[in-house]
Amino acid sequence: MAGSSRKKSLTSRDLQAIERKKQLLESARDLFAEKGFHNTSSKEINRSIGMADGLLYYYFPEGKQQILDSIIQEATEYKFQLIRRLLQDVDQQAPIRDMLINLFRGMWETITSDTNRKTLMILFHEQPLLKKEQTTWVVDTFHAVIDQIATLLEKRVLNGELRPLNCKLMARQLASTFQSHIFERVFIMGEYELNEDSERYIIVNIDFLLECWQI
Amino acid sequence: MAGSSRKKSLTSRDLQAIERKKQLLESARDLFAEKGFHNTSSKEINRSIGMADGLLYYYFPEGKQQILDSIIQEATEYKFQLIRRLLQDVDQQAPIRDMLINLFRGMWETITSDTNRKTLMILFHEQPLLKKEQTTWVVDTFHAVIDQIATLLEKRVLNGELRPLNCKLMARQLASTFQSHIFERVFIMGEYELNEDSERYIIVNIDFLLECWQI
DNA sequence: TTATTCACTGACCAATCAGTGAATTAAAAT
DNA sequence: ATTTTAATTCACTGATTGGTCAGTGAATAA
Repeated sequence: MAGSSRKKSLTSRDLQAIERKKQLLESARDLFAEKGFHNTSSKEINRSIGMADGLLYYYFPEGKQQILDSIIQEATEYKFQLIRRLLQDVDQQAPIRDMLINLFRGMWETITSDTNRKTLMILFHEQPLLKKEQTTWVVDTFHAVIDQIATLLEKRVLNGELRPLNCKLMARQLASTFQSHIFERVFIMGEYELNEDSERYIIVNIDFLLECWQI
Repeated sequence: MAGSSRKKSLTSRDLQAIERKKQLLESARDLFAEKGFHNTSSKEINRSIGMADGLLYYYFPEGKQQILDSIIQEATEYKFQLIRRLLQDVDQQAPIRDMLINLFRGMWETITSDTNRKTLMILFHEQPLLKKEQTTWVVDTFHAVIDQIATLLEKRVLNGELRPLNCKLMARQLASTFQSHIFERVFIMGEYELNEDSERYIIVNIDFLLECWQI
């Protein structure tokens, strides 16, 4: 499609086309997340970016389903980058309590960020329309995060800050606590802001876990 | 509705009508859970129980949405009964490890039982179509279970079997561990059987938590 | 026996939707 | 300047949907 390979190319039209495709995907994600896949007509997606009825089928010949697949596809491609960014923000020198609180603040913000939250919403709600590979990467990513947390905790065990318990299981406890809460808040109750309740929940539970693990 | 009040009544026609309505609800639940609400036409529901096109509107004049609401309604009515049954099966005399393992086996079986699992599937997937009251009871029920577990644990603290930690938070850890796992397994991966993996997961995590809490 | 009720039928309707394709416009290549 | 190519439009189609309704015949009541 785009860049005709030869020379540098990328004419103004190429750029416009890339932009259009991006617009379509973004607008479709908004609409799917808000109203659901089946409640969003293909014409509605076109009109939401001020384009005529048929345009969607020019960029996505297989129609709405292809757009849905593309939205998921895009998310899977960024999953590792997502973990990396999340964990490079962790200050490993900080006291363990602060480190964990900040880690989970970062996770909350990552998950509830506009794009990610909407994609996850779509993924949950339209699961019956998706293939297994399109959903399981979420679980895989979550487990990758757990592994990363485990390595962070290992250092604290060697430090003497934590009892010599199984770090993988500690990490899983932390992550489950968080996952369970965000699942309730965001995906059942529909509250996206990191409000005082959630802030308190995270702190209370981290303190409790540390009470169990320290000495 | 049925029973025309006077005398005992309940003719064979009444019984048939009750049975039909039940069939419709059950079949709709199967179809909604499998293919999603919008992907199931009202005619398909009728045909799935071998009835003609118009029947659904005889029993549910407001159509598909009314069926969806009825399915959720039915589930909310049974929620307390569900907790009660779950917790009366707990053997409070057993060693704490066995008690917890059996408690979670029971929870798994309750949640993954055909009817409950399908209802929860529908509830997750069709959340955008539901009112807030129709979804939040799940969270409330879950928190009620946590409270019940907390009282079980309190006895074990008084026993001296567990360290004098915050029982509510202990219960929440247990429940989150379980919730997180069942959410991944059942609602993302689509595995309903309590297989060896899950059995091991539960045991490993209970042992780990007890290791943190005992002495 | 007769009248009435009621679960059930299936053809039908209006509306909507995904998807098409010929026509148009504008940019790019020649 | 002319041709070629890509992007965009919009009127249209065929299929499907949710929903209606006049009618049927067996079960029930009189």
